[in-house]
Amino acid sequence: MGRPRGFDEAEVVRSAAGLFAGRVYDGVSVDDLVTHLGVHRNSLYKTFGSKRGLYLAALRWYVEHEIGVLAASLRRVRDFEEATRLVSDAGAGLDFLLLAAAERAPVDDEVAVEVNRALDVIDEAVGTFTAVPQATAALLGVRLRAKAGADRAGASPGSSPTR
Amino acid sequence: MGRPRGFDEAEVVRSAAGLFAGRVYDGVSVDDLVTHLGVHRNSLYKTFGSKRGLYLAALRWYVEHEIGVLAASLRRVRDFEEATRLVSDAGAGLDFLLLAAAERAPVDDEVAVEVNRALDVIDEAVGTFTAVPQATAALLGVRLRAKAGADRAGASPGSSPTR
DNA sequence: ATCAGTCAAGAACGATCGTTCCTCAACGGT
DNA sequence: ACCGTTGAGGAACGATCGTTCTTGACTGAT
Repeated sequence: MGRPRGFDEAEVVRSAAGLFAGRVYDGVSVDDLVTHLGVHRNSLYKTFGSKRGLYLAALRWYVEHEIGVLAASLRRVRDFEEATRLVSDAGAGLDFLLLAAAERAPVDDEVAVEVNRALDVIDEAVGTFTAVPQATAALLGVRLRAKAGADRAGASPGSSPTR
Repeated sequence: MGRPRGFDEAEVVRSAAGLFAGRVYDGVSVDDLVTHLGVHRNSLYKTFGSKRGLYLAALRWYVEHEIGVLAASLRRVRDFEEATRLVSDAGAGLDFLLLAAAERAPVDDEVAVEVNRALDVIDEAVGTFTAVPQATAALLGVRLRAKAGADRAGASPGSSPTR
């Protein structure tokens, strides 16, 4: 009954994770989501309730499906140098989501819960040299984000925004 | 000539750095600045030109005055464990500014410049075990921000914001 | 004492945000 | 073939954002 939806919900969540990983939460507008995800405004609110709902869905999907993979790799790592290289090589785009989520955690309890879940998984994975993996993940954020201003190709040509 | 200003510009910049370290750039409204800094809207725009002008002033002050101190301490550090403890003990509030700035760097060239300046200073300071200090700094951001949701005492009682 | 120049206080503006509403087209079950 | 339900499309709303403007009080140099 009714017209079938023209998008795959799981794929939308995954794409949303990519978008939210690239900018801060407030930096992604609903118009951005509608444009880049191919889902219409109405369907977005019907399916996820709100922008925050979609964000939480994306974050939870990320923590559930990606952090585990990262943790498994980290389990086989021996020193800091190697851990750094590992996280660096892993999907450079998506792993920013943890950093971006951490930035939002202070003002959103449910986000804080997910971030802590991710940190717990990573902690459990690396055991002995505790602080390293979060550090590497976060380090990559700072490093790569810092030089992203130059790279960002066709996205936004000019910078130094007025806003 | 004219009424003397009722605030100390340097102190305002320093306080602003503290505010911008606590939340993302977009998370700090001009009303917040006016309220917490004791500077009136008009004076703020007269002195700093814009919200972004004040932010850049605060970020530059931070990079110029605080990163050097941090780098000097890191110069005397021997291993990762010690570096982590060091950055952890250092002014827990202000050091978030680098992480927050990194988050903004992709969309603001001048911010990216300052972040890279800071990273260069830190790189130069630690020399041999390169990646460590940025990692520790960033690590603290993720860790502490994640649990900040619980701590944040009188600020915002409820969370899970509608916005 | 006067006056130019700044600060203080707050109203007001346009833009943009997240969200809702309305209308029409597209499909599945009977 | 028809009807009920859902998605697509887009206009519209209230709130909030950064910024500007208006008005009046205060101060230091002439």
